[in-house]
Amino acid sequence: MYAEVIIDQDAKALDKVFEYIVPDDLPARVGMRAIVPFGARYIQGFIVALKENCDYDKSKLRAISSLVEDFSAIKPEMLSLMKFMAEKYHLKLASILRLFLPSEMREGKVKELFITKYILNSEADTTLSKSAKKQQEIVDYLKENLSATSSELSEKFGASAVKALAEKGIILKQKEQINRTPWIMQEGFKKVQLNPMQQNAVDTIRENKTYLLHGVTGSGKTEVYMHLIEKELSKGKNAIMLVPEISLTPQIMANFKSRFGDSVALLHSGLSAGERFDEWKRLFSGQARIAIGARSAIFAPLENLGIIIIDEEHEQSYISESNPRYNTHDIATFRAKYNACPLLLGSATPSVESYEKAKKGEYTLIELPVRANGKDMPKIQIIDMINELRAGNTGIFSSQLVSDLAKVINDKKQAMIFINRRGYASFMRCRECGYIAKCSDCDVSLVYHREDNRLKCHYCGKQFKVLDKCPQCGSENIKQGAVGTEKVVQELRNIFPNVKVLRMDNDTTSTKNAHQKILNEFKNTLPAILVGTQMIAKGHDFENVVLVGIVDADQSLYQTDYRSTERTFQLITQVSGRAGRSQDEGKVVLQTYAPRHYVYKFASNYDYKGFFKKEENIREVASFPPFSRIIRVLFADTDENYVRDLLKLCYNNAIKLKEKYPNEIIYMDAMKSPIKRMQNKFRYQILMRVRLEYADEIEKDLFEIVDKASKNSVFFEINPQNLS
DNA sequence: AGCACGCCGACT
DNA sequence: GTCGGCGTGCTC
Repeated sequence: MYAEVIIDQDAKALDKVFEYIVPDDLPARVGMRAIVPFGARYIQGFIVALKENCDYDKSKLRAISSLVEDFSAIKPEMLSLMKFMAEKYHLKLASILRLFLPSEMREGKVKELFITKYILNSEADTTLSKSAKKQQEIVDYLKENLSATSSELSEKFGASAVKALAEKGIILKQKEQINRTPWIMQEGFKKVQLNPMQQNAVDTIRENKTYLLHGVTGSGKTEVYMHLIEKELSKGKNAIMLVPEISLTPQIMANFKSRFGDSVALLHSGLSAGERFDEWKRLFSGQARIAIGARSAIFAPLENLGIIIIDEEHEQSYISESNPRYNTHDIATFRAKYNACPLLLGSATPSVESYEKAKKGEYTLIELPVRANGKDMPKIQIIDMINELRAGNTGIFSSQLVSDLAKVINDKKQAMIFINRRGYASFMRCRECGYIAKCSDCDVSLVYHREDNRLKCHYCGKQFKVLDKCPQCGSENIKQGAVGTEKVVQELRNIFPNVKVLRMDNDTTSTKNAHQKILNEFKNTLPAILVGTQMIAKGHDFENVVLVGIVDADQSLYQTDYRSTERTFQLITQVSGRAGRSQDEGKVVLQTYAPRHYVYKFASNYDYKGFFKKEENIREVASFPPFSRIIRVLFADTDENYVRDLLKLCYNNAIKLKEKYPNEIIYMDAMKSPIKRMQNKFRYQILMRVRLEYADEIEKDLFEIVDKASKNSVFFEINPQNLS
C-alpha cells in the first residue's frame, strides 16, 4: 500500500504530493497525520490518499515512520475543500490544511482526543504483595467504580502505582471516545413566538440552496437563525453560524449558551489556544453540534451539516486579507453543497454582489421588511456642512447637532457620536465647494501621500500634483485631512464641560476588558456621550441613546475603492439602528460635505432597493464587480531588486494575455503597491480588471505565468477589499 | 523549509 | 594547501 502525503511545510517547492510506502502493520487512513522521513530529517505530513500502486520511482520510495494520532484529523469533506481552495485561490496545500486544525495541534503537537480509562482485567490475578499499598487501593477503587480515567488515578494514587499495575496486566487501558452528549434544550430562556414573516422564512429555508435574508435592522433575524438551527438539530444534523467578530459580545454568547447549552461551541478571539482546541475537539467528537464564531469557524470540523448561516453577510471581515486569502462565502457555498444543506446569508444591507445574485435567481431572496417591535427606524437628518462653513461655522459640529446634543443632555439621555475613519488614507477636499480630487482614469478618489507630497490613485497607480486651487470653484481653501476621535472628544468637552464624554476606538480598547469597561460606564451614566469608530456601530443596544451623530460621513465614501459607496450606505444604516431602541423616538444627524450624493438620499430613507438599483447601474456602466473581476497579484519580498525584476518578468509575459483576450481585459498594469513596504517586505503588484466571461481562464493563465517565474513571494487576490 | 553538494576567497 | 562563503537543487 502506498500513501500520498502532503508535507506540512509552507514552501512552494514542497507544494505537491509525495508518495510513501505504508508498512503493512501501520493502520494508516486517509486524513491522518503522519511522520515521514524527508531528506535528512523526519517531518509531519498529511495522508491525503491511499492506493495500491505508486507513480513515483519505486526504488526511491521510503516508508511512513509513524502516525501522529490514531484518527483522521482531516475529514474527507475537508480534503475536497482543500482541493477546491487550492484551485480557486492558488494557495499552497499545506497552508490550507493548517487552517483546518487548531494551532494547538500544529507542528508535532499531539493532542489526545480520547480519554484513556483503566478497568480491572477480569482474567488477571489481583493478589498483590502486602507492600504494594497504593496498588491495592487502585484495585479496590476500580472494583467499586469499574473504571476511572488515567489522570484521575494518577492524581489520587500516584502515577507510578498506575504504571506498575498496567505493566503487570492487572489493569487495562481503554481508549474511550469522548461521549456524544445528546442535545438537550436548556431551561431558562423564553422561546419567542415568531411573527408570520419570520415563520415563513423558517419554513422556506430547507433546500440545498443559498438564501439571502434581507431583514431590516431589528426585524428579528437572530430568532430566525435560532429556530432554523433548532430545526436542524432535531433532525440530527449540525450547524455552523458565522457572525462578525465584533458581534461576539458576552451578551450574545450568553444568549446562545442558555439556548443551546453545551451543544454550542463558541469560537471567538478571546479564547486561548488551549480553549480553542477544546472547542474544536468538542465539535470534532460530536459533543458540540453548533459552531458559532467569526470567519475561521467556517472550517469547523462538523460533519452532517444541516445549515450554514452567515450573519451580516456584507461584512468585510468575511474576506481574509492576509494569507492564506479566502472568501468565507466561497467556503460556505462549497460546504453547503457538499452537505446538501441550505446556506443562509443574512443582512439588513446585503452586499451588492449578493443582492445581484439574488436578483439573477442564483440566490433565493427572503425579506423581513418590518421591525419586530413595530417601531419605525429613527429619522435621519442630513446636514450640509458646506452651508455651515459659509455660515461661518468652521468647527466639527453643525449647529443642528450641537443643539440636539444640548437637548439630549438636558433630558438626561444619551448620545453617540460616530466617526467614520477607516484606514489612514486621506483625500483632498475643497472646503468651499466640497470638490474631491479624483483620478482622471478611474473615477475613484485620490489619496494624498505625505512622503512625496503627491496624490495617487490606488487603482491604476497614476500620480497627480497636489492641488493648490480647487479646479471647480477656484478656492485655495483645499486641504487634505480627516477628523480624529480625540479631536471630537476635545471639542465636545469644550462645548459641554460638565457632561461625561467617553471615547472608544483602537487606542482606548487595546487592553483586554477595556471594551466592556467603557460600555458599562456609558450604560451607567446619564447623561453621557460616547464617541467612537466602527466599533460602536453594532450590537450594543442602549435604551437611553436617543441621538446619533455621524461626523464626516464622507470618509468612507471617498475611499479609493469601488465598494466605498456601498460601505457608506451600510454604515449609516447600521449606526442609525443605535438610536431609539426603546420607547423614545430616536434621531440621527448626518453631517456631510456632499449632501446631494445619492447614497445619503437612499440611506436617509432606508431605501436599500433604491440604493441597490443605482449602485448596480453605476457598477455595470463602469465595469466594476460584480460585472467584472479585479485580479491583483502582489509581489512581496525583503529583496527589492528581486521583486522588481520578478514583477517586470511576470508583467512582460502577462501583457501578452492582452493579445489572447483583446476584449476581455479592461485594464492591466504593473506598479508599486500603495504601501510600498510592509513587514520589511517591498511590495509591487500587477492589477487587472477583466470581464466575467473569461475571468477564470485569464486567472489560470496568469497563475501559470507567475508560477513559472517565481519560487515564492507571490500572492493572488480576487476583488480585494483594499489595495494597500 | 532545511540540508547537501559545490565551486571561489583569506587563513591556521 | 584547506576552512567556509552561501548559490543551486532536491527531498517521495
